[in-house]
Amino acid sequence: MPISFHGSKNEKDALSTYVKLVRACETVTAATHRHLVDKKLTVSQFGVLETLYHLGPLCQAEVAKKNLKSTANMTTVVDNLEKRGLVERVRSREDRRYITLHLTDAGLQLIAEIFPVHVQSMVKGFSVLTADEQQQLAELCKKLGISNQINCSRRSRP
Amino acid sequence: MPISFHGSKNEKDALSTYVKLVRACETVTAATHRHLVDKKLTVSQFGVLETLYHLGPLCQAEVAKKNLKSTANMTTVVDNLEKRGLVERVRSREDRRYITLHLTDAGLQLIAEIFPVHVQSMVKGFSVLTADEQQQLAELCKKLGISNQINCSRRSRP
DNA sequence: CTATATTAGTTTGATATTTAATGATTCGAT
DNA sequence: ATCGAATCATTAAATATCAAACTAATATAG
Repeated sequence: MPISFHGSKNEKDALSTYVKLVRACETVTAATHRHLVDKKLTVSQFGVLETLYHLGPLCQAEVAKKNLKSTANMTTVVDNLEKRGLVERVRSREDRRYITLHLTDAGLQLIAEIFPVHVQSMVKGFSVLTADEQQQLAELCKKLGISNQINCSRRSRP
Repeated sequence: MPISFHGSKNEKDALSTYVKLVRACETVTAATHRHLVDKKLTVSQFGVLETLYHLGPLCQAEVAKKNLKSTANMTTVVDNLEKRGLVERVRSREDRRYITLHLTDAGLQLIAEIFPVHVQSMVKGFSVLTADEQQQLAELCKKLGISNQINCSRRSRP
């Protein structure tokens, strides 16, 4: 049983970069979302509210896509937001398969209140990096994100 | 209700960099762990097996810390690994609070089989970046990760 | 030595998350 | 017009995840 991994430089680079990527992502997420605890919101719930706040009423599948989540998951998260009266489900008239999500007054008030705090948390979270470094990081992440995208074709041809 | 966010450059940079960071992390994780499906392993279960594989028997709290998870969560993940006979819980003699986790023969065989595949997936996942770019990314992520670390003091003074 | 604090692990209760299966609805090709 | 494919949402079953409360064991202060 090896005590630590010994591979080629290539391999060690990839593994160690991945670990740092994940840790950065998790620590930044934790730090920037800590303020949500006061409002009893989860990161996912905040994501839905923010999406509706900035893009207006959308159907669940759209919101799921924007937040990189499954529609099944969206059902659960929206259930919990609806229980608290922060969003409303509205069945579409034109296409009755769709359910359009709307912020309620309470939901709008809440997200309008916390979004500025969220922005400031983000600025603070990234403040260890200069503007140039943030730009570099964004560029590198963009490349990585694109090249690892899921193969979106769902050819069901059995 | 705003249609999109208009803030200072500072604010837009932080928000957009964060989105790219999260997407990169999620797409790379999904791509590099896809091979686990064949073995019916979750990412968390793989994380535990890998930790034990490379560091040898450890107590649950140690494994939890290495994987950035809570001990409560570790209980669940280890339960599932134990059910499948991949790890064993061994109560420590010296300090009976501790439970040391050991890979079983089956667990060792499994992780030894899939770890090389995992490494190759990682190399492939990062292959869009040059060695220099990976180094830059690692450096930036390291800074971010460190500066956003949780304040570890848990002063319980009510 | 005893009272208090700390630590490891579990349990509980809640939310999140995915995959697979299902129901309802719409679309599309013939 | 109709039958089959595709799409949206939900449900079901399983795992993950955390905070908080709890148990058991150890350590430490007085």
